[in-house]
Parts: sequence; C-alpha cells; structure tokens
Amino acid sequence: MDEHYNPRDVEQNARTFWEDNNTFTVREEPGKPKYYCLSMFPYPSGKLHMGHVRNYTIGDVISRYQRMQGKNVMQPMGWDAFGLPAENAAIANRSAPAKWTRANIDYMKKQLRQLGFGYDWSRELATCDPDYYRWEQWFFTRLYEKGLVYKKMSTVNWDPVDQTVLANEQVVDGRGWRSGALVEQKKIPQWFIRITDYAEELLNDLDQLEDWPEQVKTMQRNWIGKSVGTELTFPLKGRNDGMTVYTTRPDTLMGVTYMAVAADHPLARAAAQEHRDVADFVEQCRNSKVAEADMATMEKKGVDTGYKAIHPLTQEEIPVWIANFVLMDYGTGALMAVPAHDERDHEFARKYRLPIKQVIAASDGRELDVQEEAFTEKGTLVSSGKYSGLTSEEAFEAIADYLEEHGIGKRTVNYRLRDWGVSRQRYWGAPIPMMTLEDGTEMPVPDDRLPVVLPEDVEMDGVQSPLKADPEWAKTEYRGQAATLETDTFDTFMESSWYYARFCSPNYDKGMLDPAAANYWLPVDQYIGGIEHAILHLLYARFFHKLMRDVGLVTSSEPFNRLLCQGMVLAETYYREDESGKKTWISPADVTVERDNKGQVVKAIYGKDGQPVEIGGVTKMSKSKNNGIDPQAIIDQYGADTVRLFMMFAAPPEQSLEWSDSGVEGAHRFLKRLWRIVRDHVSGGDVPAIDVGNLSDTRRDLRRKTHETIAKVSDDISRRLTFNTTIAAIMELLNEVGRLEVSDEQDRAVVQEALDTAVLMLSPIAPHVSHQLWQALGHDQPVVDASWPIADESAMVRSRIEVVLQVNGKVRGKTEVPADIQKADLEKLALEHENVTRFTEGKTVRKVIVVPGKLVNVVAN
RNA sequence: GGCGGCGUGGUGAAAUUGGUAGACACGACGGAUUCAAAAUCCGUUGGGGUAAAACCCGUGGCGGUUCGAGUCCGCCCGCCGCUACCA
Repeated sequence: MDEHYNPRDVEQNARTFWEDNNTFTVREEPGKPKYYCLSMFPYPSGKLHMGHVRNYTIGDVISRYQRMQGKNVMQPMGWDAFGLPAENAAIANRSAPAKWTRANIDYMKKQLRQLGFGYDWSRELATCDPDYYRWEQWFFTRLYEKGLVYKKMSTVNWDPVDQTVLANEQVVDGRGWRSGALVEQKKIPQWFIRITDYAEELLNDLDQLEDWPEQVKTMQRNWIGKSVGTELTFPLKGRNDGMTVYTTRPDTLMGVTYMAVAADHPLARAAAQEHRDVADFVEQCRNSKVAEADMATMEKKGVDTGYKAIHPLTQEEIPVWIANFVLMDYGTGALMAVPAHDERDHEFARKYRLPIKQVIAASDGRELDVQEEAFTEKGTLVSSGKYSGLTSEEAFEAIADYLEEHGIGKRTVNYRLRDWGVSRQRYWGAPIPMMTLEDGTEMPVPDDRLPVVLPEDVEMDGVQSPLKADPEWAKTEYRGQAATLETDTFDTFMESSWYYARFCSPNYDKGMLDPAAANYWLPVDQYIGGIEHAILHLLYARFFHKLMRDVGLVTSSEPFNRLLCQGMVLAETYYREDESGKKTWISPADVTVERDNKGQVVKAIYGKDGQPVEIGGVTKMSKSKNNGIDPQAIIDQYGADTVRLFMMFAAPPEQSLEWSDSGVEGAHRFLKRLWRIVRDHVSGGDVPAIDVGNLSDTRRDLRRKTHETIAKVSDDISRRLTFNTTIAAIMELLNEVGRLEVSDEQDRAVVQEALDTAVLMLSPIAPHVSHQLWQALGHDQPVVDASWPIADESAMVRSRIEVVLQVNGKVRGKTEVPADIQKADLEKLALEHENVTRFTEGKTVRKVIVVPGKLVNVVAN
C-alpha cells in the first residue's frame, strides 16, 4: 500500500477494474430483486456542470448501495440530444447540429466515466439516433389511429428569437422560457396530443405516488387544475342566441349583477361591429394581452356591450360587459359576475359602479359588508328566493338540478390543463411522421417507411429550418399519388417522455419496447432530477406511460415509484461596477477572500490585479453571474472521490448546496486521513478474530460505535436519503478509532472491524478509494460486490446509560445509571440528586415525569 | 395576489416520534513538529458570566398549547421557489 493517497492512480485502477470486468452490465434475472435507478439524462451542451455532478452522484450512491443490498441494479445513461442549442451552435460555427452534438456526447461521456459512475454503458442511447426516434414516430402514428392526435389551426405563442412555437406552459410572464423574448401571437397549423383525455387519471393517480415529494404532487395538481361547476346559458334580449358561462359557484346565481366576456368572445366581436368604443377596447385588449409583463398590477378594464342577458331564474335584465380579465381559453370565455362573492368581480363592479348584491351570509352569523369587500367563502344563502336558508353545498346541488331539469345548464368538470402541442418549426428534432397527399388528405407515414430520417449533413443559415429550405426533402408519394412530408419536428419533451422505458431494451429492433424487459425493470424504483422538471417533464412522462400501457407495451400505470428532486448548486458572486453602473462579474475561481479574526469575510481580492472586488451574494451557478465552477478543474486537482464526497456532505440532497473551496479541501483531507489510518493499521499485519465474549470496556465501546453507525447509516442512505449525515456518522466512527489506544491484537481486531465497516459504507460515495482500501484491508472480493454490513443488535446493548435530570424543564444535571433501572428507582435517584435538590428546595414537588432511557423532569413550585 | 418551502454559531449544517440545541465539518485562534514553510497532529471555539464552576441568555419577532417547543398552533417580519386574474 502506497505511503500517500494518490487519487489519480487509485481512481484509474478502480475504473480499469470495473471496465475490464463489465461490473455494471446487467440483464434481466427473474427471481432476483431488481432495482432500476435513473438520473435524468443530460442535454449534451458541451461539458458537465456542477448540477449534473450532484444529480449523478446521488444516483450512483443509491445504485451502489442497492447493489450491496443484493439487488440486480440497472443504472443507465443516455443523451437528450435534440434541441435548440445545437442549432445555435451550428449557426455560430457554420457546422451541423449533429456533429456538434456527437462531439459533446463524446466529451461528456469521458467526464462521466472519470467520475466513476456505475452506468451500464451497453444501454447508452441518444435521442437523435434514428433507432430511437423511429419508435417515437411509430408510437405517434398509433396515437393518431386511436384518435389521440389532432391538428388544429390555433393562435399559438411565437417566439421571434428562437423562431419557434412555444406551448402555453413554456411561456413565462409573456416571454419565451428559454430566449426570454416577448412572445407574439400567430396562427399556425399544429399537431396536438389529447393529454386532457387523461387529465382525470393523471390527477387521481398522484395519490398512489407515496414516495414522491408532496410539493411536486401539489404542483401537478394545481397544474391540472380540476374544478367542478356548472355550465349554464343566459338568453340574450333581442337575439336568438344566448351566452353560456361556466361557474364553480352556482349557489351564487341569485347574486349575478352583470356578465363579462373575453375580448375574443363572439359576443364581443358582434358588439364591436356596432359600437366604435367597443371596437377600440377590443383592439386594445388584443395588443396588450401578451405584451403586458406584470399582469398582477394590471388594471381591470371593461366596456359595456349594450347587450342584455336574461337571468334564468328571475328574468331580470343583466348588462353584458367585455372585461380584460376574462380568458377566452378557459371555460367558455364568458362568466357570470357575482361581485358580492368574488374578488375580481368586486373590483370591477366598484370601478364601473355596478350593483353588488349579497346572496351568501357567513355561517357563523358575523356581519358582512359586501359593498366594501367580497365575501368569497361558502356560507348560507340569503335573498335567494326559495333557495334562501340552504347552505352553499345544498344550494349548489339544488340549483344545478333545477338548471339541468329545465335544460338551461349542466354540471361540468373543467381543467386548467390544455392539450399538448407537439409541433415545432425547428430542424434539430424528430420529424413528425405525417404526410399530406395531393388531394389534401392527411395521413400518418406507414410503418414500413419509418423512420422518417432527419438529414444530418446540413448547413444552418439561422433563418429557416433545412427541412423547410430544401423543397426536395418533403417530396414523397403514396400509392402513385404525390405527397409531402410534414416538415415540423417534435417538441423535445416527446423524447424525454419515454427514454426511461427504452433503457430496458435499448437495442430492441422489433418494437418500441421489449415487453419482457420493460415489465421486468419498470417502473423505475428511484428517479432523481432537478425540481425544475416538477411539472412539465414529469407530467408528460406519466402521460406517456399511461399511453404505452393502453397500447399494450407496459403493464404498470406509473413510471416512477420514488422521486427525489435535488436542490440547486450555488456559489458566491463577485463583481465590479463602472461609473455607468454596469456590473462586470468576476469568477470565484479568480478571487481570494480575507477574513477577520472571528472568521468573518471582510474583503475579496481579485487575483489578477490584487485589488478588491464587491461581494454580490450567493446565487445559482450561472453564466450571467460568471460564478460557475468547472467540475473538471476540481476533479483534476483533487480527484473524483473528493468531489463526490463534498457534494454529498455539504447539504442534504433536496436542499440547495453552496460551493465552498475550503469545504472541498476538507473532504479531501478526510480521505487522506482515512488512507493514513488504514495504512497504519494494515502495516501491523494480520489480525485475529474478535473475542466477542471477552472484550474490555474500551473495545466494547468501539465495537458498539461501529454497529450503531451501521444502523444509522443504513437508515440514512435507504430511507432518509440524507447522505450528509451518513458521512458525518462515518467521520465520527473514524474519530473514535483514532481515540482508541492500540496495545494488543484484540484492539487491532475491533479496529479492523471498524475500518472494514467504514470503508464498506463509504464505498457508494467514494468508490475508487474504497476499492483500494478494501483490498488493503485484506479482502479478495471487490468492495463493489461486497454485502452491506448488518448491525449486530447484541453489540449495541449498553449496560449503563446517561439520563438527563431536569427541574421544570431545565437541565440541572446528568447521571449514569444501569440501563435496566426501574422507573421508581430512577425517580428516587433524581429527587436525591444534589443539583436537583438545589432547585426544588423550598418548593413542593408536583409531578415527576420519566422518559425511559432518556430523562427525568421534576415539576416543582 | 395565490400555493409551497425555509429562517438555528463567524460559515455549511445536525437534532428522525414534542425530550440534553449546535453532532459532523469549514473557518478562526492557540500549541506541537519544522532552520522556516507547506503538510500533519493536539487543544479552544454560540453570547454573557466565573480563577474555575455554578448560573443567566440564546433556534427571525410576538403570543399560545405543554411538565417540557428549533420541532405543534396563531399573528407578524424576512428570504427562496413555483404560479399568475382559471370564473
């Protein structure tokens, strides 16, 4: 064993061993419990960033732990290879997106290997490979046949920078979620998948996902946005048609004082034909709709159409307004306004002096002034004719019944979720396998012509997709009839919605999935990825899984049993400001900090000129703040194990993690120390077996610590997924080893057990150094195949324990007592304790609370 | 505005079921080793208080429940994330 820890050699050796032995190549083994551990695959942007390193380290730790539990562990890796950055890079470099992408994949794969992740590389896939997207195209045509795909002309979000259509979900504050450009409105024919057909199931099945963070499930529920209400039609005075509205509060029907429609609503257009001011207002709404960045402060505005609706119960005439807060896309694009019981309606009514009529009273009878403030809770109906006195719930049913009986309305369920638009006007994506015949018929590309291959040898001009620029590409024929292929490509969320399933049979060429393999491995046991995918990716993947089930490819209904969302990686920022207030961000790698003698940072110095810089606070690593730390530099300096160890130690996985150079050094120091302790120990030669029945107190103490650590670490790593406390516990164990004065062979025997245990438990986190140390400790079997240690209950038994003595809840002393002490004896002992009597003197003891094995609290006053 | 999360030493954090607040690290300070430094090892390290103890204060703030609250409840302040008028 080498004198010093040399990560470069140690890590190279371990990697060579794993590669030579195909350690991580797995196949289905019926009868052996499987464990499918998946980390979200990366977009091959060029090189790994710290977020990847964190994500993949968590996945690898879990995988290696499960392997040591005897599971048949599959941990695959691949590439989410389609997407816009490749096009942008290709334009900048005057090369092809495919070439750029494949070069990035090669480099990042090398980095992943260097980090020692135990992937089954034989399963590697890239979504830009025709063998992959071929089956996506095949699947899409199945969905088309099932009527789950349709095309519609619709107003879509047009991103003028990316030259692409964005889904509603991809528009953030009226801007493209990637480019940040203001989104424009444009009408384009688009392909849609009917995710709304599955809205109910996607919502209900969330309840089965016990091991998903509650936060993510809540976000998905809100996104699906189910509401139960009533649709009802108000006749319009002097017109043949009526206006249909959707309400979740039919119990407030008697409080309607005006109606409101969206500016795009047919009624608004009709009114615009008749009145100049209405036309102006409609035009104004259309232009301001998406350009308005801060909708929260947007003033509610409206205009009276002049139309009158007839209240279906009272036959009263109600004015119809156009209001800028009514959305055409939700419900029917029109609503019945009940200003007394809805905040938006209230604000609007006050502004335009429309009447406010109370019809709900608070259930607890408290006085309300609905002229001042809307009362939005449910309660008891008042001023509602025959419905007065009913509760909101009763009135909901009674009024809905009435409307249905009289053919005025019906109960309706509404979702906020919209269908999934999958067309993109980009080049670098999977071609949508549809074609249009000369006679205008649209049909899917037949199976035997799939895949529709994306040409890779192209030149990007930055304006038009090469698919659209080349008039020849789309030309085809069908049964003698000329036809043209669709030149749009799929949303890249399509590829990432099923890759987890393809990993089960990545090279299968007889179908999308090999059902035997898919049903052996699926569902994924543990999925790990960033919280930013909490809604979109995870919802689409869940949707795809149900679609695949309904096509007969898988038997399960949900793809991911357990989900872990890791937090962001943050770093300090530094900057300088010039006279104009422009900030120049300086990389933390070029800055050194000075501290006062309390350890407080007082100054930051730029290494290149020795002058101070401003400290800008800790934020997510990003290009814009120039605070990204390149993992490669850290790996080169300290080795992969140090990086992995630091990442797992600095914070629990769900929390954000702050990068710290000194923390990295600390992690490295720990590994060096471990190396030295093992080296010193093994230099003493072989050790005898532990004479368990005949241990001195100090040896028994160390042995107890060893087994307590096993118990704690096993729980932390499997149930709690708190790797930071795992590492802390192993450090404690080693500190304990260091404290034991080794004087004879039995001392060495308990030290051997402690070190064996420490190395085993550290091996999922720092696998390279553990590989070597395990050998050095005298084991022939590689640590990666070793069994996880099992805590020996008998070694954890204590004969004496320390209990805390409290008076009125304050700690007044501690005392060591036999572990099996009787409650009465312990109570007596406590009351006689010197420091306890000091505080009970002159008082009456009212009560004594004994928590067995923990504490005694004497209550006295 | 809504929903969710968080707030603990100089710093990252721990405290798992309401039961010893600050484990484990980082940093800082002191010491050993060294010609010197790096590396390494040992010690101290929430604040006040003391010769040392005792003791007092302390988990964003105020209140409450409890024998006992970082943990539960209410209100308030601050930070972060998601979401954006969903009838």
